[in-house]
Amino acid sequence: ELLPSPPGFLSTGRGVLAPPETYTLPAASSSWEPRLGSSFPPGPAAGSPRPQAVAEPTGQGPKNPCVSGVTVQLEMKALWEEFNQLGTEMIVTKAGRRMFPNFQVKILGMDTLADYALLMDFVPLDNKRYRYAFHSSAWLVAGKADPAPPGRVHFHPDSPAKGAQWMRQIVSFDKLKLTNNLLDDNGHIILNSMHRYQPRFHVVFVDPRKDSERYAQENFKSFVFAETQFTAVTAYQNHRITQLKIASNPFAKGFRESDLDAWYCPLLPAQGRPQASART
Amino acid sequence: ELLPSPPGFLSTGRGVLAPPETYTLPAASSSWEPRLGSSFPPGPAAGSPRPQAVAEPTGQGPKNPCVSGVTVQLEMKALWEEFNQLGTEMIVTKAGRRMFPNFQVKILGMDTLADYALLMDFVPLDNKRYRYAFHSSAWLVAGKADPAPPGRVHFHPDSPAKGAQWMRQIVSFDKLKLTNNLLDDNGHIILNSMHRYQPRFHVVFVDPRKDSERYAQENFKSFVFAETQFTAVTAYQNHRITQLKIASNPFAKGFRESDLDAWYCPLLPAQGRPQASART
DNA sequence: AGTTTGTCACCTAGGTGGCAAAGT
DNA sequence: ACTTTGCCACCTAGGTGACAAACT
Repeated sequence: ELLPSPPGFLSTGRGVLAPPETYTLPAASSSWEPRLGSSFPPGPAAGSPRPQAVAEPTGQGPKNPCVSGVTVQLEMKALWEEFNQLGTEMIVTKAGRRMFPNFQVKILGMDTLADYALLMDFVPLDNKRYRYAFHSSAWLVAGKADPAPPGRVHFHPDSPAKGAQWMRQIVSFDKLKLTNNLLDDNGHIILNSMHRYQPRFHVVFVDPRKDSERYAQENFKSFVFAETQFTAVTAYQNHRITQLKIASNPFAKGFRESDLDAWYCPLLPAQGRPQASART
Repeated sequence: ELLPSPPGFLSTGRGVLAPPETYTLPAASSSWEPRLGSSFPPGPAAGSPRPQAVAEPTGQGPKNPCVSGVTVQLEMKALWEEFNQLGTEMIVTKAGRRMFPNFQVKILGMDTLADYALLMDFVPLDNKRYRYAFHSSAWLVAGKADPAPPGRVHFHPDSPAKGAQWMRQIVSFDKLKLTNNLLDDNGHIILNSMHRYQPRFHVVFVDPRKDSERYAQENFKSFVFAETQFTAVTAYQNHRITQLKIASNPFAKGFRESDLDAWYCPLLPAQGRPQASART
């Protein structure tokens, strides 16, 4: 039960950490386990079920009081949803690429004085490989998934820290980078291009007890935001995604044509979205 | 004995921390306690005693084994000495200014598995206020020191961390900023302009014992590098200092005139330094 | 007269998508 | 045919000293 699943090494802004004996994780990524009723390719927006306002913890056994009351709120939720309706794509590069939108959360209900580690991992949303049909502007299934790259986990660089510290302000995973390099030694998250993924967020109570391994399962709580799922790509496929990135990411401002779209407008009428395509 | 001296609050890259009960410091800055036989204004370079290669811990009582063996090595020592021979000046601004050279150290002899906090503070080198005589290119005593600003301490943002983590690579205090704003609420170090200061570096073992306050004095070790002392200024006084900053600080590259001084040359013949001036 | 402040041009450092070229 | 790579111009973000103006 003691994190056999996230093998390889651990990714953090502070450098690579040895697998921490005190941290424990839910089983991760190696096997295919769809977490949510993900409707993909993204259907007509109006028809899709709306994601919940606050993440649902993936329910499990009894939890330590230090984590049982923890609640997590996704920041930039409207932006995430805008992307998700179009079918979010995230660039992966050899050197590692940040996510946009950034994964940011507001945390509530921690024990102020207890130590926590915060981390993320990515699970495949299905067992398929995709390709994008430009003529129909739709994603198509292109076969079974490629072999899964080494599973990794990204610790927030400030881990471990007191609950008070984590709750003081929004927690941002802006040091997290995605790569398609199977041999990456920068501790980045390795993903298969043209595959679908679901980011997961884990709150781990750092148990001071000597036999803390025993309580591994009780000491963490995981959160999944369906609206953050995405397709990993080496180049954007859906032109609408490109345009929304340019419109909303400050670093892409150089590609904006005018001041008219100088800032992301969350309630822009999103007409003419690609229709659901046939899965072969 | 439990850090009464560094009052106010604590400065760290992670934000402002409540005074940590578990950390303990040597008495700091409020009272005037010259630490070293500092020869200032800087006399003829050849005549000055050379600073030691490795910092001398400020000797004290018995130490916890976790800190007793810790050794610290100053990085960019040659550059620090070059500045020190001219009489180092550090800019202070309302918004806060980084130090250049940066205070960076290599650490040896920590317990790999123990937790440590790393921090810095600044003690007045004397009880005087200075002014710079441009005609003679010399510093002169201009009276007694102004009232000491609130003493502060800068925790390295990665604190606390395991010994292994600290020793893995050079530790850099590049988030530390100096200000002259007595009302600063960014947690920066507050200094009096036209006064002389000695940076100090402290290694604090985070004692897991419940009654760790009892062992406060045993759990830290302090290091002082005489070559890092400086005068706080709001604008550079000695034109040679300005030129050396421009020549050696990458961020000031815009002020270099040619490629000839494109990089700092540590063994440049330092002729024509300002002579020792009369203290009134 | 001496010291401080604010603004500026000019850097470093690094995050964007575009695009042509190279892989496969 | 489809996907990946490398390089680029163009941004954000922020660290420099110069300098004129303001302060005291």
